[in-house]
Amino acid sequence: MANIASEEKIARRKAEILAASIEVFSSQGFHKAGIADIAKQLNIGHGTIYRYFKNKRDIFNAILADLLGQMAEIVMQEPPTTDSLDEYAGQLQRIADGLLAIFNRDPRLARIAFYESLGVDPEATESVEHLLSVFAQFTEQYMKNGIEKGFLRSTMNSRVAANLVTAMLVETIKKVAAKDITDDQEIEAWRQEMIQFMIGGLGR
Amino acid sequence: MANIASEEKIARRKAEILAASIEVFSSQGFHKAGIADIAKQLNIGHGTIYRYFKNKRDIFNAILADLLGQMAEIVMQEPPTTDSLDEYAGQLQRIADGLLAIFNRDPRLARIAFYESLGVDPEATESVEHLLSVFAQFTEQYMKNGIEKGFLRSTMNSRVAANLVTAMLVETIKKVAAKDITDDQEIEAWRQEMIQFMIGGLGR
Amino acid sequence: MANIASEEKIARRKAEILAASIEVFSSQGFHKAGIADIAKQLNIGHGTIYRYFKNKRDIFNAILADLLGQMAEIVMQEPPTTDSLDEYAGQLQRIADGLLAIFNRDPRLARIAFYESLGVDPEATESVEHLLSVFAQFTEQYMKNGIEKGFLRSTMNSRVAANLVTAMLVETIKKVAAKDITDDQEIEAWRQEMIQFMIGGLGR
Amino acid sequence: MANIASEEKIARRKAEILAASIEVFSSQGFHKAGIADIAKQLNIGHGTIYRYFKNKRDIFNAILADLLGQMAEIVMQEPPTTDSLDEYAGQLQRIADGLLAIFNRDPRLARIAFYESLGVDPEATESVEHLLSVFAQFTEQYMKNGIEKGFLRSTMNSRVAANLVTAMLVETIKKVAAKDITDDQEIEAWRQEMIQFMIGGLGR
DNA sequence: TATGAATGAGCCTTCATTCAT
DNA sequence: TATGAATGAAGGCTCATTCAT
Repeated sequence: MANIASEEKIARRKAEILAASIEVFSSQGFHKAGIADIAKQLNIGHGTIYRYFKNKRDIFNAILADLLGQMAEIVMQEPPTTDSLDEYAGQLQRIADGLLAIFNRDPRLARIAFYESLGVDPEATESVEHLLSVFAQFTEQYMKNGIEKGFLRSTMNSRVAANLVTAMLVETIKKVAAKDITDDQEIEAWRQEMIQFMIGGLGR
Repeated sequence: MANIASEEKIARRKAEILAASIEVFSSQGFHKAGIADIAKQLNIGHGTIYRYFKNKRDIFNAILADLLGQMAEIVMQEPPTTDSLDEYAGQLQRIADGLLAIFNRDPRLARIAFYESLGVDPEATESVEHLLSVFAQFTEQYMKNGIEKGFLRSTMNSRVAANLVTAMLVETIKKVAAKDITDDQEIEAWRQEMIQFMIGGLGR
Repeated sequence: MANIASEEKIARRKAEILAASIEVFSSQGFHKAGIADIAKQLNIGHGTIYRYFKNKRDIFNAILADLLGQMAEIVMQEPPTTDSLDEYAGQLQRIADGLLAIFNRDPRLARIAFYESLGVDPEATESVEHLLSVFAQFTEQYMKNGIEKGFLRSTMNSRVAANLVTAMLVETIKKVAAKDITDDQEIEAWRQEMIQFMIGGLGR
Repeated sequence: MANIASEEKIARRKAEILAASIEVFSSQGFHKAGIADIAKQLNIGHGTIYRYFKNKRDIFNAILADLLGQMAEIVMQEPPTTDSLDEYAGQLQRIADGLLAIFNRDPRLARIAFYESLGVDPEATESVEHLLSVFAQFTEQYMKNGIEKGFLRSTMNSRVAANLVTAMLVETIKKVAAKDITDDQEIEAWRQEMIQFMIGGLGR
């Protein structure tokens, strides 16, 4: 019982540190950010942080892993077995909405996942790339399903297309999370155009 | 006269340092790379580097500026005044080919522009983002021209679409520059699918 | 009454902590050893240790004091009033046996007294040196007694000789406590040679 | 040529750092001593020290290695082939004098070799123990030679005796290097008694 | 112009010790 | 009495940058 309470407390502390770290890492960048900055934000001694995380990198990894986990969950929810272009568009919409919601809730995470993670460490970069590649593999299944059922272009190179779709989605996330888009109408414009573009391209 | 010769010499030295820096930054990453590593590669004293560049960041900026300049030139060559979808597709193709050629010649530049630059410094990130935004603005002109002349989808949000096209292009560059694609056939697949996707989307 | 019981309990706890500390200090060395390591070995909170000892050094001092006390007792038992070389040799033998018994029982104590104590602190070094000097002073009394009674060499500088005897004894203890001598026969060889050497030197 | 000058300069700097380190390590102890303390003594930046030594331990090791090398040289000079007790005594005397000279020149080295080295690191301890064991092995050869030639006691366990002689020598060094003996007469007393004791023991 | 020795800001990390519970 | 969460002094080490030669 005491153990459960303690574990909860530890989890809460860890979460606090992660929250402060998200702020510090996203605003200062991983390298410029100091453990002391994180501690100062929480009004705790900097030694305390080392009771919860092995080192600075460990904190960053935890943030990243948590975020990537959330993103993965969104994608995994959608089975790659739609039966029409409309259905597929709806599915794309749901995935986009799910991911956008994460970064809309906390735009600083986009900075961490798509910018900072690239300067920390080959391993961190790899984590992100890996998730995107998994996402692309999922998407490829959607494509293959669509081609088979006849509602997607048969000339498509599904693997390449899947990567392009992923890139568009990431771009949308980055733009939505950027400070220059706080307008809901603007977000809506991105959402819609992305889907339309994916489905029908630029042509008339 | 002596001045010209001297200036040439300086320019050559600068170029040598930049070349070595591309190697070092792309293989070790900006933060892990040391000025000494660059100097060692050139067999010069590391103090010498500071006679040609103000500091480490300055070297990185120079690499980036040069690269971004090359990229800009490719884009600027194409006037946003095509008259048909085919013509536009051809233009897209040429731009893509031009950019791909740069990174095909030296794939390490992709690492620097699209990975390292994001972890160095807000300013470096900004440089890249700025070029891409300029690129997107150009692209937007193409779109507007196409919509006006009736060969592009009129429901399009040209600004958003331009950004998405940019993202796809960058993704293609990253993939082509990645070591996992050395196959020319594979490159061709990316080039073609990107254009097809842009023009006609995924739908049948 | 409760007080007595309590005191006993305290003493027992202290003893437990000392026992664990002997293990930790002798195996890891004073500086590398952490208070937490000692606590872990006892399955108690590391804060608890500070209820019984003022600090890390205090623990070490207690171990040392206890050990040095035991050693002193052995020596004190022998009156410096033997009447012949044989008697004196026997006395030396008893002292050596007494001391060797202590370290044979727990060889880790040799590590603590003759190795670790020297790297901890000037004060700790001083404690050991002090005991050895007391021991030497005792020995000097034996010598003077022997010279007076005519069974020890009259040319002897008794103070210096006493120190040399002490050094030989300590060396024997160190070797016996070292892991490389587990053989009883080997221990016997040291004991005998030390006494023979002391009495008659190396000469024929 | 420039290289030679440079190497010399480097060697001088290294020597300066070692000299300062001997002072700092012997007075404060290895663990309490800080790199900054050494740098302060030399009025140089502490970063400079790292241009000449890999780390703090490396400095200590260099001091120790140098000292142990000097000691080894003294011993190696004496061939284990004396022909009489007197000759052997003379040889012992020379070795003792040689070693004592080292520590008389700089008594702080005794602190480092016989005290500090034991608290730094198992490896450092090992270095010293190793030299002493080599010394003892040499001594054993002297003993065996003496026994064979009949001028040393045939009942002797030469290995054990060699270790005891080593211990006496080290004890003499420690005492001579200790501050309490600055008196030359006192040093002489130790030298003589050690030899007499070794040769003839305590007995009359 | 080239060099590389010197510098010291800066930062991560450890761990003995304290103290509220 | 026992605990272990919190603390922060302390220090080793790196490396971009400077500058005397």
